[in-house]
Amino acid sequence: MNSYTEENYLKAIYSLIDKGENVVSTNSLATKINTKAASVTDMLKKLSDKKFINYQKYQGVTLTVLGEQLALMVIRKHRLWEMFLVEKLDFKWDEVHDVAEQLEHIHSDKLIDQLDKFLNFPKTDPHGDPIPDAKGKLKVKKSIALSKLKKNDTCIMIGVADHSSSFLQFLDSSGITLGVEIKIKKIIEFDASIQITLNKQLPVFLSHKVAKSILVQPLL
Amino acid sequence: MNSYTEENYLKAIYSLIDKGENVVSTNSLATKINTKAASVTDMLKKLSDKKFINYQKYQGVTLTVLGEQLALMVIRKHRLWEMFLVEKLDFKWDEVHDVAEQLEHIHSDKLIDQLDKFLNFPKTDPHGDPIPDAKGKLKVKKSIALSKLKKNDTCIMIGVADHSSSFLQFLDSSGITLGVEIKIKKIIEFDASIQITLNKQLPVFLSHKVAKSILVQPLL
DNA sequence: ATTATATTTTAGGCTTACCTAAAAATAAAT
DNA sequence: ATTTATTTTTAGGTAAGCCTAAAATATAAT
Repeated sequence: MNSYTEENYLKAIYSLIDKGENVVSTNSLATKINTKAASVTDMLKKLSDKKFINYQKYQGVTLTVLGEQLALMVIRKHRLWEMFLVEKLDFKWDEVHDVAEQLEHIHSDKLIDQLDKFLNFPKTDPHGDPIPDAKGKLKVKKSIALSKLKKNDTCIMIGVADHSSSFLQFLDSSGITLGVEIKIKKIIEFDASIQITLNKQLPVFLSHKVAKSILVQPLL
Repeated sequence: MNSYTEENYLKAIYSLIDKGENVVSTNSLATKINTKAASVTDMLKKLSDKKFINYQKYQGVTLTVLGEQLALMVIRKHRLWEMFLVEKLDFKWDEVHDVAEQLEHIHSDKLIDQLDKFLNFPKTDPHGDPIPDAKGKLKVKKSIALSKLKKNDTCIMIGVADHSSSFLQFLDSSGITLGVEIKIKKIIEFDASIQITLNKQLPVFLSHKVAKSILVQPLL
């Protein structure tokens, strides 16, 4: 059995690779996990012994097939629990993270498969992130940042690139939720801020910083 | 915050006191928790420092009000999760224990209160054991062992004194579930085994050992 | 190419929760 | 009342996962 801590390292490595690093450095892991580089090195040796990562001194790490599979199972659990919290226990999307961080480490195949079924096999979590299936297969919907669109483009909001509660709360208060149709009405060249409408109605102004963290699927 | 391990010690002490010990000995705790007496002594010092237990060397322990409160919260979580597993995820009553042992240590007040609400504030868990409320108040239904009844007595099955899967599975296969009406048809003096009917119909034979572990509420 | 800077690893320590073996205290038996 | 047996505690050690400080390696800058 793998410890709570090992699972968190695997998940962190997965996430850093997912965010674009082709090899994960000791330091970026240390930052991500909130520990010191020396502690990371200790753990990397252990994970390497267990064949969860490819690791050579000073060269950074990648996940082995086995390690990736484990990471995906933790992510599956995390996202299913988030879905449970929002759908069944009335949590808001900015409140689920900390609890899901704990729940993702509960060990029981039956538990997670039944939970999946109970939730009706959701494809994504409350933030629009895809949920790996029982075999660890993950269907990534392709999306682009809202900030990349041109004037008069329309799109559907399908996810976020920033999961902080403050950002999520801001989106809530602006009426920007998964599934709304967004149309770009105006782009201010000066600061790249934009003016949009939600569902062909409500006009909203967004800074470039915000627009970069809203993921959408263009229409047509 | 209290560790997983501390919570398990408190729960174990509570349970041993509940089962009749007015003071819990180091050895009985060691047996219960599956560790060695020396390890227990270590932990007792820590729990005592934290004011969770009353402890004097060689004199055994009891819970302080604070310690009992914490124990009750863990028990509340355990039993609510068991209820969730059975009611929502189709677990059987003999399958829930191990998973609930993990889930009971998730820290989140909102989580547990919402879960309670989601389950409609259940009074008992799937084995008939009472669930402490949000304040830690516990309503104990008084019950007696089926083995104490006389011929022709009738009663309602409301709990078990043995939580092992093998016993629970046996009850299942015999049709003995929470809420069935049991009538004592015959008591065999020789070995104290009994013959009963379930819901005025199905006749069943039970050994004394089994009858001792079935908790009931006499009718009239 | 060498020096300076940044990153990573090693070395040695700490805490939690466990262990065994030996000592101390309590309880039981004569 | 002593001796014997049992229980409990102390003493000293281990593994996991963290730490700081120093050494080794890699990267960047002249």
